[in-house]
Amino acid sequence: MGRRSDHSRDELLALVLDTAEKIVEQEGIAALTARRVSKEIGYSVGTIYNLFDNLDDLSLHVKARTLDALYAHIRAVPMGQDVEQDFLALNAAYFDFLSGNPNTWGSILERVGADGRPLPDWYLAKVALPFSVVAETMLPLFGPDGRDRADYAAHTLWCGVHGIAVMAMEDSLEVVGNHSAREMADFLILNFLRGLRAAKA
Amino acid sequence: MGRRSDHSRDELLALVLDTAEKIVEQEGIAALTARRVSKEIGYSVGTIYNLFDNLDDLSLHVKARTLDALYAHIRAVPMGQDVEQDFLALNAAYFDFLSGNPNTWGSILERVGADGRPLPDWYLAKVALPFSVVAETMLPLFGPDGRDRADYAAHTLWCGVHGIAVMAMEDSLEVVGNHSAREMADFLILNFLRGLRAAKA
DNA sequence: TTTTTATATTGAACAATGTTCATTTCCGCA
DNA sequence: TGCGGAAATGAACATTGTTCAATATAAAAA
Repeated sequence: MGRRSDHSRDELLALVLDTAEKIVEQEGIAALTARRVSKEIGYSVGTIYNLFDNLDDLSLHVKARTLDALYAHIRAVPMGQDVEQDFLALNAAYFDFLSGNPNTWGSILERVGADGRPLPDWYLAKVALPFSVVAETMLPLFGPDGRDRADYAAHTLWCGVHGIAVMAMEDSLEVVGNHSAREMADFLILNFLRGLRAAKA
Repeated sequence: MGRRSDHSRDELLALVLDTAEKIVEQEGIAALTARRVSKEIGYSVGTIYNLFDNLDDLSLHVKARTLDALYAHIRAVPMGQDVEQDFLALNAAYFDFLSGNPNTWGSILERVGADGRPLPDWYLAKVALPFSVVAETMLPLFGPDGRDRADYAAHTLWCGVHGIAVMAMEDSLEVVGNHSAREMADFLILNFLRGLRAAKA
């Protein structure tokens, strides 16, 4: 078969991404293969490679969608309470998103693929966005001239929450045990912030 | 070729594990293939499968060795100062180990392989050991009747440190930026502990 | 010492993967 | 109507994990 007009290039791109996302969400990133996607959309393997450089590229675009969704999700959280309340709300939204998208989000937390090649800038920018929300939330604790220190504290804290999330996903490790990861993250947040406040006083 | 007497079964096991560990440390977990190991030790592929169930099983045993080494490393840290000092010492030892074994340790932090099959108990036990040291260190802050709460705090904190370590390993994400991950973890530890102390007072 | 038994070792074989690219087919345009 | 360029194909190649019948040899028996 040769050239078709079933879908425009953009439609095809969306079709592939939708399908890939569905596969990852339902069966995990390991189930994402070029042949599988091509079969599901009714095109041949080669078509996937007309649209993406390689499988890593495709999975990176799937991850990018998930990052977009996460950003939208935490952007929708009402803010403006005191710092503690804001962070707890952020955390709730984060774990809410995580439990709703365990496989797609899990594929991001894994540091896999890319064979050591650096991640492209457009992707790094998407990773940075959710962090920026956290940094914003931290700002009141340091005042407008404390941007750098607020940034640092925000990064530290959110890497910490991230660590709990990772552990929770590999429930097999039983590190989190029967505790709720969400509560654990709350506990980390509250004590970290209290520590920061105590340091100022 | 048939039966040989070059190595006993145990010698062969050690030979395979040594070789596999070397490969993972030098080139990362992705470079660990059955054929590669068999070639390096001068046996055929089949021999690997005489010794291990499959590749996952082999890599699990390599990871187990790394966990043993980490446990020994942090066990050697002198303890008994105040809680803050002890934790900072633990943290220093942890990041020291991490920077000395980035690939082997990184392969543990990744949650990969095992296709969703649960990890075997003997492996989970090895994962729990380093955590137990952390829990021990936390105990003085809660007193002898506060074991459970100390455990919980220790798990929370160390998952947090773990998150920073993961982020630091994927330096490509630039989340940690030019900050030292070690310092970041120190910062998290100190403020978390200060928060705990402030909550008691 | 010779024969037999048991088993450690082999490597060909199979299925599945990512990736390439010459070939084919068809859309759009003159 | 015919033509040029591009989209779509799928066979082909290299590599992977994994299996298992065949085989060579050490150990035991005769």
